[in-house]
Formats: sequence, structure tokens, C-alpha cells
Amino acid sequence: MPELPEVETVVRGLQNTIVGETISELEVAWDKAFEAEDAYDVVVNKTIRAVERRAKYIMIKLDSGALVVHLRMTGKLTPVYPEKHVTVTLHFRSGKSLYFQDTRKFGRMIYTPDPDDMLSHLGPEPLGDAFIISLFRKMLKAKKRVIKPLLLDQTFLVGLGNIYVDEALFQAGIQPESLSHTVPARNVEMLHTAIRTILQNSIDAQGTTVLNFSHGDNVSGTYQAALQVYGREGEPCLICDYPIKKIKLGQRGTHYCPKCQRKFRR
DNA sequence: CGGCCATCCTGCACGC
DNA sequence: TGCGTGCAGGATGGCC
Repeated sequence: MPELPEVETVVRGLQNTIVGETISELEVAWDKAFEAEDAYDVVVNKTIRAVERRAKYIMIKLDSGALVVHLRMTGKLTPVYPEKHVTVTLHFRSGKSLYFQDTRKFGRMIYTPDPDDMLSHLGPEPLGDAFIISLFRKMLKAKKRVIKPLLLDQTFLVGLGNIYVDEALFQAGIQPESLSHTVPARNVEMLHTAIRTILQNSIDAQGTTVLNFSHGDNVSGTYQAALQVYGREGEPCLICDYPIKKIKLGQRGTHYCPKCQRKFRR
């Protein structure tokens, strides 16, 4: 499933392939996948001026306004016609097309006249220069929440999905049920490093590696090799050999090592 | 405000 | 083998 690194990879690809293309036709095969305040044809005859990423959203900027795309779990944007599960197609004057393929149909493409406004509720970018340790410490202190659901909350911090959160908390030695404001500075520092390292490494890997995501915890490719707790319930911790535990937290499967990760509550 | 739940949707794993 | 059931996930919205 696409998390921030895969979205970043998609954006970089689109920057090289669709900027400058003019939309000649919009084809909506699955009605819920496309939203626009006005009629669908607002995008027709508009030219793509830039493609940017914000959080896990892809912003396809037009002469005016933008198409904001969220791939959710199974969405893909591809210039090659996929046989199945195409929800939206952008046809270009050049004769080329861009297909939004989405097996599970959770993904959305939304036309908005003001993309920055639409995405203004989102938290800071973890890989941005502004995301420094002192800021992160303040952010965690300001909330009194269970840390895992907090890190998944995109209005708090963007980019982390269920898999990366489990991995980052493991690397930082923090038990997922810990309360955000009680985590010691040392562990906050480790968490900050873990989040940035995991995301950056994953972006770097996707530039050169074809990752094959199949389903749930059945993840293959180099990505899987990097997973230390996610999907490893009952298997030995790579540090201490104690069996990895799986619990339900905020409706999400949560994996951690009961020995290596401390529960900070006060 | 925070925690919890359902919702969306499909494919896959599991048990009988 | 074949069927039914449950689970996985990101984001949103409703409820208490």
C-alpha cells in the first residue's frame, strides 16, 4: 500500500511524463472516484503545469486549480492502460492518457480551485527542514494522547502509515500505548531520527527497486527485509529474541517487542 | 477534546 | 474442492 515514499516516487515519475499535457477529455468509470464542485468538464482544455506532493496527496496543478489525488491502499496512476479496475481516465491532446487504477476503490481524485486551502488541515512534513527535534518535542508535549494513533493522525504529522509507525516506535524503544507527553527526550530524539531515516531510505529504495506489494502483511521486496516488527507476530525480536506481540490499537494491528519497547505513561 | 466505532471496497487466508 | 466468514488498510464523520 502506498505510504509517503511511494507517493513521492509516483510524483517524480509524473513530473517527467505529464507536465505540459493538455486534458482533452475526462472519463469517469467509477462515479465516487472523482469529485468536483462544478461540472466534470472544468478540467477539460486545462494544461498540467506542475505535479507536487503534500503528505500522501498528489497535486496535479493546472492553469487554474488542481487535481488532488489520494491513492489510499491500492490506487495507481499509470500511462499504460490496465485491463482492470480503472476508475478515472485523463485523456490528453497528445493522444496519451493517464489511468487511475484502483482495485479497492478507496482512492479519490478531486478537482479543487485552491489545493493549498483544501490541504491546509495537514500537519508538518516529516522530511521538511522545519521538522526539527525541538519542534517535535513541543508537538508531543502539547498533546496528551496515546502515541501510535497520534502519529497516524495526519493533522498532527503527515506521511506515516500503519507499517512505518510500528517500525519507527520499535527503533525508538517506545511502546505504542505510551502517552505522547511522557516520552523522555532521549526517545523523542530516537523517534525523530527513526521517522526520517525510514521514510528517506524507503524513498531512496523505490528509486531503484521494484516493490511488489501484494496484500496485508504479505509484503515482498527489499521493503520486507527492512521490517523488524510489522507482520512478525510470535517471531523472535531481532534484538532480544523475545516473541513480537500483536495487539489492536485504534482499530489497527499493532506490533511491538514487549522487552525492547518501554511503556511511558507518566 | 480524545477515544471509539462504522464506513468505504476487494482480495486473500482461513476454517469447516 | 468449495463455500462462507473475517480481516487488512487511510481517512472521514458521527457519537459519547
